[in-house]
Amino acid sequence: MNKYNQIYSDIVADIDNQRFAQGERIPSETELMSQYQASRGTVRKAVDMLQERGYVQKIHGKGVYVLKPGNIEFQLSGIVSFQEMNDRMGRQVVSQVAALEAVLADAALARQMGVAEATPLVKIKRVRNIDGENVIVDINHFVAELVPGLDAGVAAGSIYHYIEQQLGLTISYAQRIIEAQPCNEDDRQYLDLNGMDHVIVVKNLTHLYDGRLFEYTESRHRLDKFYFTDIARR
Amino acid sequence: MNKYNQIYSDIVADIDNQRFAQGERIPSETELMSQYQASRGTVRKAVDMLQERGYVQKIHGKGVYVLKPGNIEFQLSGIVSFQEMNDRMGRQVVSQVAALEAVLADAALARQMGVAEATPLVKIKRVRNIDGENVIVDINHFVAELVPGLDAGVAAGSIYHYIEQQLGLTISYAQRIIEAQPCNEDDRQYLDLNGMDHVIVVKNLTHLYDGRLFEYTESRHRLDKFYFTDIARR
DNA sequence: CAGAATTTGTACGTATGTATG
DNA sequence: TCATACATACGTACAAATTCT
Repeated sequence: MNKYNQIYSDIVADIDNQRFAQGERIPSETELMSQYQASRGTVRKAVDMLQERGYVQKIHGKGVYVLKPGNIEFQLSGIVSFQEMNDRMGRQVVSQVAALEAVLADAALARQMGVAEATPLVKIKRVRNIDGENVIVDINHFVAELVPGLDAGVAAGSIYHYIEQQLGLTISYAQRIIEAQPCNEDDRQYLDLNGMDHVIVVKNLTHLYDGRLFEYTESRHRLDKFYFTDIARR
Repeated sequence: MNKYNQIYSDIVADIDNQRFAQGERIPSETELMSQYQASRGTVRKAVDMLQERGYVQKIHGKGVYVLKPGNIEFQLSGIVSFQEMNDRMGRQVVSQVAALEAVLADAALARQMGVAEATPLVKIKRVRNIDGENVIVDINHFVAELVPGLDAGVAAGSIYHYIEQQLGLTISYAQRIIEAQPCNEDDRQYLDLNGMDHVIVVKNLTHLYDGRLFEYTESRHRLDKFYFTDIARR
């Protein structure tokens, strides 16, 4: 591992385990330099990462202060797969593959994804059951060319894990859109709506490290089960 | 202005004006160094900022590529005030101050804000009218001690502008929570709900540069007028 | 209040490693 | 194989904000 990543993850662990408590200062740059036998630039890079990800707040002339650690764990900043999120939150979750088919991008989808019409896609619908209720429908559209061997067996587990570990692709960024929509047929068919007539839709355009678009996903959440948090910086 | 900020904002302008088009490479680090007579570290800092904010994607060994510029303008990453956002989007917007009063934090509010019970607050309700319909209610709770002179006149304009320019405070980060809630009395009173029975609530805990909590805000959006986008990185 | 010490911010420079074409 | 371009890591100097003496 990198030196700055080592420093970063050590401090994250210290914060999560409350060895550095909320409101406390972490060691100064000088101290970290000698602890890790690292240069100032390397230490600063690690601390900058901590600040970007909401762990700390740097104050000129004073030091680096730990923010609330509790929030971090429930945070969705960064790209986190459904499985990773629920592992962290420890909920009773069952995913069921409702459909898996090869399709060609129609006009609307091609526009939204920024690919040519009739591009071969793998379309997967999965229903997420949390604590006994069907509350999320995920509809993935993968660019077929980029995900060979994506079958029902893989879809039943973590697709992201398959893509990164098995195929060796690097996922780098996603544009994310959150909005509300009236329920459609899929929602009524798959979700326990309890009379609610809207869902919250999270759209994800996920890209590989080299910039190629790799999937378009819609996550359709029942209103009362949707929760999103992050940290914004000015 | 800083050197790296200068480089950063020059390139942002070039991207926004399509002088660097989507998918194109921006000048390499070496070229930027000679253009700006800057060191490698300075140039890299500017480009890192571009990537953090979703303008570009760096690829090892190839170059730095411009992502879709159009999305950036409608982006809510970072802390953006209502007024700033609508200035950028060019919508017909009217804000009306529905209430402004001094209150003391009750138990629920004190817990949510992490302040002592009975802390003096300034509570402001504002209704946002977009294209002729009342679609958002903003309910701000400012820590009274930190915002002297915050009256109806100020509230009618941009409160953020007042706080940063007049009071000289630096806003640095906010924890943001997005969820859906059933409509409450405020929603029914102030919004044109058209029969919708839920709203999307954006909660903001905004902090100053020195880490002090400074306001808690609830923005209650009519479902069909809510839209949020950002870029997530893994 | 002045000055020293500490701490983060900006900027420069160099060397070497790794990925791409 | 070689050139180009980004990644990591080292080092230095001075500026600016805060705190301590």
